[in-house]
Amino acid sequence: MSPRNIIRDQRVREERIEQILNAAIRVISTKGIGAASMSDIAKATGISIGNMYHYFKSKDDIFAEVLRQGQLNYGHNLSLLEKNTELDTYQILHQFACDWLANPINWAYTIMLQSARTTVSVPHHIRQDVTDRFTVNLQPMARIIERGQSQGHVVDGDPLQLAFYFVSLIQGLTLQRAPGYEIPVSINVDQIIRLFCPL
Amino acid sequence: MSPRNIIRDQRVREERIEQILNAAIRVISTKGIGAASMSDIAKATGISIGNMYHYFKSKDDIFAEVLRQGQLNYGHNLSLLEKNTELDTYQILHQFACDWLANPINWAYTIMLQSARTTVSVPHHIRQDVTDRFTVNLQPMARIIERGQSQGHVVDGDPLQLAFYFVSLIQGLTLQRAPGYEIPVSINVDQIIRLFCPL
Amino acid sequence: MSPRNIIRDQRVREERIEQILNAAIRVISTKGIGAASMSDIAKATGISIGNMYHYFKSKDDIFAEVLRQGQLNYGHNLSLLEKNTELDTYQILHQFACDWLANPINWAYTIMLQSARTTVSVPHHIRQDVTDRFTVNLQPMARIIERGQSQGHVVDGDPLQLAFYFVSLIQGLTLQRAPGYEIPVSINVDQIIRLFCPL
Amino acid sequence: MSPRNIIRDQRVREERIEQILNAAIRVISTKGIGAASMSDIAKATGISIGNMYHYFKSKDDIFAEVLRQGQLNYGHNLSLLEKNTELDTYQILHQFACDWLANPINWAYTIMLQSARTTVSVPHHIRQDVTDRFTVNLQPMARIIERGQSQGHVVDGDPLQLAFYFVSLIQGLTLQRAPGYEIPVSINVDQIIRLFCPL
DNA sequence: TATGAATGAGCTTTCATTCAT
DNA sequence: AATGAATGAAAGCTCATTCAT
Repeated sequence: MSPRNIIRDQRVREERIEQILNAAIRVISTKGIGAASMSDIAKATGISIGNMYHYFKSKDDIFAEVLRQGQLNYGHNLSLLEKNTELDTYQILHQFACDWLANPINWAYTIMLQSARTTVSVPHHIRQDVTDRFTVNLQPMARIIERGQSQGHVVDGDPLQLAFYFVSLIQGLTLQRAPGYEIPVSINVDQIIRLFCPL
Repeated sequence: MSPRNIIRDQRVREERIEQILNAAIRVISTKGIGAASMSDIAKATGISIGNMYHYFKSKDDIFAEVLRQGQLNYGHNLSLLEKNTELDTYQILHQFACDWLANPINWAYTIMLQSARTTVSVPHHIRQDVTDRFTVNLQPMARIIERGQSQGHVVDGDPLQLAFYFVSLIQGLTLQRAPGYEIPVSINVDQIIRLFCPL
Repeated sequence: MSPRNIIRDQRVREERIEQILNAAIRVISTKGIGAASMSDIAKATGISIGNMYHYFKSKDDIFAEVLRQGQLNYGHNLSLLEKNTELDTYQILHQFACDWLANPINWAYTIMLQSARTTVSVPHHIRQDVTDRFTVNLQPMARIIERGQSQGHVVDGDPLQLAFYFVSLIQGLTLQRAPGYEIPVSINVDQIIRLFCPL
Repeated sequence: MSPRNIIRDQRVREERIEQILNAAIRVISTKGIGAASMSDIAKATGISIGNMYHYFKSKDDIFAEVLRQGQLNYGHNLSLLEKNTELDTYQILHQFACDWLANPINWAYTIMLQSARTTVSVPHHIRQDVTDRFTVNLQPMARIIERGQSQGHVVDGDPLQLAFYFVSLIQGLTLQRAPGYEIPVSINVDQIIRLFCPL
């Protein structure tokens, strides 16, 4: 087999994997993590159940990868925001919150993340990895807040703790947005950011 | 005609029901709502699976009752705090947050509540009831905040929205406290309340 | 204990047994023999499940007794008809068919009888007893038919066989009358009897 | 892309379905419709319980299909007999009765049909479909009888009603033939047909 | 690689029967 | 006699995973 074919096969394989992961998060976001079956994901991907096992060795494996990519992506986006020197801290936090709350897929990620961390039947290594990446992802937010404090835009206090509170608040609000069962209280992002960045 | 003590039987029955509900919340808090089986709850209660159905007509029934009692209890405690005129708003919010974060059972309740609202396989009426009670339970918190605003202790803004943010923040933090997988960032309740009650 | 009390107890016991048997046939006729549970029958009788076992040693025992009494009753009524010398054979058969088809309880008995005879899980002795009593109950009908033949009212042929056909026809028609699922063909009893008693 | 022979797969699948349906009617005919479990049918088919659900989505689904095929087959055979111009009405009815009573599988079908129509726990749509097909299947028999009447072979009366009586008689007799519990009265088909086609 | 049939363990639920009171 | 809690075996069904093709 020519090297070109090997490379092509590798690319096809990676595309398949991405298709599966996209299907998985889509299914999870509509059926919940507990009710999302291999059959559902296979159907959503458009391939057979058996074929799924050529790309992932188990259902847990798929979930772990969905979470990994979701968290890596989250961290990446946050780093980009951190490096954007055109925005002040208020604007960064505002955009972060708006982006997060606007995208329905984040609802699914947040639920998965909480489920994974709090469910005993999820394997230890997955839970640990998720926790570790969450902790790592707090760092850029802490740096953003620290910068804001040095500019007098953000309230005093340990930046890491404030980052933890801020992210927990956004996550808490995200979880409230269950489709079809909305809490009848609107969310005012400006007001939320003002808690951390008072005028 | 019956040689049974009806009063005693009734009491025993109520105790059993409470044993089951306690076992259920214990199991759910360790295995997650999706993986908590009747078998698990029966074993935790110390009775047979079949006998569970003398007290609850289905698994959903148990879950609904656990949630109902948890939310009613929460609302009751919050109302007590609201009526306590010896405490100012800062103190009320501080005690509320401390109480909530200190009691490990609240972790389980918070997980159940989120699971119930976001899991499609949970029956509609349960999800609706949980959502409704959550909304109702926001009211005393909104009144506490409104009182704080009138005394100049709390930041400006719609009291109901602020209550929603505050409760979501506390819930978000609660969910982070997964036993064995703690985020290595300590929580400073005073600092959290200060976001809403700045000096 | 005085003899009077023993007799009274005995009478109470027999009434209870009859209450249970009546409840049983009522439940069976509405839920079907397969779905009729001890709990259903107990509730219909107005006593507790446990108490049922003071009067019958098993569910099969109840069913067997329902069948036994139903068949004995059937045989008794048939004998009365047989002895009624005021009616000719046509009139006897007509009244028999009308009586049988008019009383909804016979529908339940017929279904039970067929279920009992054709269901493997019904104990052997019950099935045998039902079959034996059915066979015995053919005799008075055969005698009625034989008498009719000697008077020239009934078609020729072995009286027992004709009795068998006649009863099977009535039973077959009875089974068709499933409440809510009637066959839209009316039954003309005169026409049926005329098959056996041509003008 | 698939290394499977789709044509062959489809054929194998259809064979499996037929195997299951055959096993089902076999089990039902020995245990009764109420006691026939998926486990029994699976064992009789020689496959696992879980695998049954690749071919039928529920137990009811299997029963419905068994009944449907049985009734369609019955109607088809009856239509063939109706179109056979070489036989007169007596001969047609005679052959119909002989065929039906000779084939033991008809005993099973008749039991299933009656059970389905008279058992409350059987879903409504199945009961309705069975009733409807039974009614439809009365039509060819009514036409056969009507033709016989116009030739003076059959007794007077509404042909549909007579068809109903005739079929009920044959069904009633069929149900009597419980293997191992036979009523000790022989059946003379000629004599039965003579009730409807007197000399 | 791709398929979907096949399996087996697990789930929730029902129910006849027993038992302590 | 009377109660209903308790049990355990069975039911129908689901699903992650394996396997032959």
